[in-house]
Amino acid sequence: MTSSRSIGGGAFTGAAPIFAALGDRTRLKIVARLCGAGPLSIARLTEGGKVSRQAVTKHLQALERVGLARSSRIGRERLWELKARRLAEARHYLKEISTGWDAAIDRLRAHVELDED
Amino acid sequence: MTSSRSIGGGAFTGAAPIFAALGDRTRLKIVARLCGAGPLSIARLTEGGKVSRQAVTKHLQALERVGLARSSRIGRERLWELKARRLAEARHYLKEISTGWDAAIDRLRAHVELDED
DNA sequence: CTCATATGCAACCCCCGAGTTGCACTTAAT
DNA sequence: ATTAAGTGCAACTCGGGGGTTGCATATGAG
Repeated sequence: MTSSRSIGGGAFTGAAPIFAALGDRTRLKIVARLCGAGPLSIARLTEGGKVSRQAVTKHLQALERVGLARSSRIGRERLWELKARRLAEARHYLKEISTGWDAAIDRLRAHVELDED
Repeated sequence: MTSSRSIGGGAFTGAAPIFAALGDRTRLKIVARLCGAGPLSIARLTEGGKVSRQAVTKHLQALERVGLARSSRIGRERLWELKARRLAEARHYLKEISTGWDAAIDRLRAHVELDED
């Protein structure tokens, strides 16, 4: 219920943290992997990547801070998964913002007319 | 033509710089203002905000680096505007990623079933 | 010409993000 | 009981991001 048609205002800037969380290659890869597979342990997420396990852990915690991921210890390993709730929320933000951009894009295209861009 | 169904892979991480560029409140506000109005001078963009003119300039240059904005000097002022091309590209990224999330969200929801989240 | 505007440049500051390494600890496995 | 796997913690390095201030410069206004 928070916000709806707030693009032109400035209140939607709350999405900044989410963008920031996605503004890193390593993190984006992790999100992608968690998107494709079920809950994964830190060790699994570290495999393949080129950063240390600690780095991966930090990224996961970063995602947790913005509410995009959660974890739970099972035996000796900690399993991480994305949070549907927040993910849907983020998806909503993206959609809303890109919708706002549509108008801007049209306006810009009209403004430059024949010009390249 | 670059990428299309690349969510599950890892090549789409090229979107990271764009997310990073949007991962800052101040910059997000600037983008919003440029979205709503036509080309604006640095002075205009500085009005209202709480950061110095130099800060605004730096943010604009940051947006320029990722190709989201461009500028041109007119008389004694420099007018900034968003680049429709890149903006549309970013919009595409957002759409694609959020589409990829849809599947993940469904899977997550199914996985936790009755659970909260 | 003179003054106020709108910027550009450069030097600095402070803090945090990304990544690493070393060591301790807990929990399978054998 | 031993060993190996999977983490957690803490200390540290490096570099760049976000902001600021001061000064120089170009240009519209009177």
